[in-house]
Amino acid sequence: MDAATRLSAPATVEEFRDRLAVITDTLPKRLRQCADFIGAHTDRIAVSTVADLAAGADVPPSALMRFCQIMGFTGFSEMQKLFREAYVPGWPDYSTRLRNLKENGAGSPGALVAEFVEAGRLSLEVLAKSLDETALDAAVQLLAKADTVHVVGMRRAFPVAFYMVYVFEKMQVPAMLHDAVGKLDHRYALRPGDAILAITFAPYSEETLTLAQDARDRGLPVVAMTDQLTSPLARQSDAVLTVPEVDFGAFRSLSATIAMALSLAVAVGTARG
Amino acid sequence: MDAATRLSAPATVEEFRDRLAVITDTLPKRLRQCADFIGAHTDRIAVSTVADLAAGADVPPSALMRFCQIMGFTGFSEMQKLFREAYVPGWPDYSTRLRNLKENGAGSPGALVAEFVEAGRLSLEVLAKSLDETALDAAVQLLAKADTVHVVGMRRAFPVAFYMVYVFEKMQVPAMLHDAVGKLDHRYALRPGDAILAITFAPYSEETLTLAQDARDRGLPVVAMTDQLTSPLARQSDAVLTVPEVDFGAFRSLSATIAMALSLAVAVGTARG
DNA sequence: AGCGGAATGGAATAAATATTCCAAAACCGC
DNA sequence: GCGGTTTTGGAATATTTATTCCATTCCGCT
Repeated sequence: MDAATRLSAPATVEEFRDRLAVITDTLPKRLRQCADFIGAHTDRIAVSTVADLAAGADVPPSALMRFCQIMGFTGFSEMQKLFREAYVPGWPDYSTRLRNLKENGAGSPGALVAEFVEAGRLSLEVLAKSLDETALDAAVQLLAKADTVHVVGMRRAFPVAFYMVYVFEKMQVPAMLHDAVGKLDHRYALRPGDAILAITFAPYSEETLTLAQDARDRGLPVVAMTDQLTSPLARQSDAVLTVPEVDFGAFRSLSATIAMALSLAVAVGTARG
Repeated sequence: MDAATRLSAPATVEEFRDRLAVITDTLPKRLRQCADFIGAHTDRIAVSTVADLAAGADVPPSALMRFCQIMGFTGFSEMQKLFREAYVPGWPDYSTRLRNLKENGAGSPGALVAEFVEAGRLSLEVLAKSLDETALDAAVQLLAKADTVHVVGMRRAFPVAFYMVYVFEKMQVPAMLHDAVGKLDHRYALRPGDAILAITFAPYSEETLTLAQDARDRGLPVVAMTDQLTSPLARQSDAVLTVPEVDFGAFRSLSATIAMALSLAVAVGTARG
């Protein structure tokens, strides 16, 4: 391989594909095999070893090494890095960044906006990538056939809960917001045929968990919107929607959460006709 | 760990999660950290090294090793194998994924998510470009030197108003939410030295405009968060923050609005020390 | 057929990563 | 506070994995 070919490593998966398409024709036999196999199994690069891929392409490992270099990388590891990072971008040192932000006041308000914008964009992107459509469909089903939808969310989750009820209202879906005004729980408002949508993130709020448990005990379907599949809420729910939000203490951007919530509400509203 | 615990390694990701949920509560500190981090980043296991994950969970590598064994695996490699095999081929990049989601047909929940994600990202992008830093600085100034910050927002703006008060609370800024519960307006709660933050979008809600007007009449500073410089609210305010929100259908994603709100709240909280 | 340059395979080496082990620290029940 | 037990961190080791190098093979050209 000449110097010109080696100069630039693809910086994105897109670029990688382009480059691959361009050079494939010019390669000799073994390297062509590499190119073909890699092209057909791009997704496996992130989780495989040189030996695995070489075996798959039916070439010796050294051939695959050469292939990586021809693609512009210094070696296999560098190529793999591209795919591992593309998988979910930018997760490292986000918490660090935001700790600084919190401590130093992050300079100007304008800089703050930039940070929050970035956090929001990232959250949305990850949501799009990691959305579990099956769970979402299930959630829509459950809520669409309920008589009344009960929505509960406290503290950080409250804006989301409220907004969902607002949208339900607009779409003429019978919905009740459990807001604990005056410390009343409205547990007896849960009637047979109803369903409950519970929203909570770590640290999980007691009231929300209790209400969800209560509903479950009575055999009502529970849909959870939470941060992890292992959250205490998830265990007692019939459908679990996880929302990946870039999170720093009290400051969650809520972008992804609201996108998910709106979609759910609109889908339910539509399904009810 | 006793032999019983070690006997069975989870054979599927499902089993893994169940096991994780069950044992999490029984673990000591460091191992708990592992469990939490792993729970929140299960998707990273397939593409990370022991060192990476350990760093993420903020524990030494050996702790993570122990965690793997407690989960029933012989070591990290075996655990990773599970996730590498379960690795869903092809998480295409963001734009491809969006396209896929939409292909499920307009109106499908997945397609809705795609739309709202796009609307949100677009809004954030526009916000970043069009931010009026002068107005933002002015707003921060006004609110930072107020005794109590009164926040008002109804309907769609209410989630934002609530969230701001929540953050103010966290940052120990005296703030009052005007939520009109029981149709009470708390206009007499506005005291000399206070400031008001009013949030409203077209169609502008009467109560919000009235309260802002009221505050202005008494000479209190009014900060507005609204959709256009020409909104009725803008005319009676001392600082106007416009938020460009891209709507999808009748519903706004609120991404940009919340980014702006958070920034404002944090900036004010910081400025107050 | 014979020459020269490119391509190849495999063995040797380097680097990284996982795993174990043990002394020190923290914790717990008394 | 004290002895026993559990938990922890880190250094030492084992293992896997990437990378290089070079002798050999292949291929096109005259």
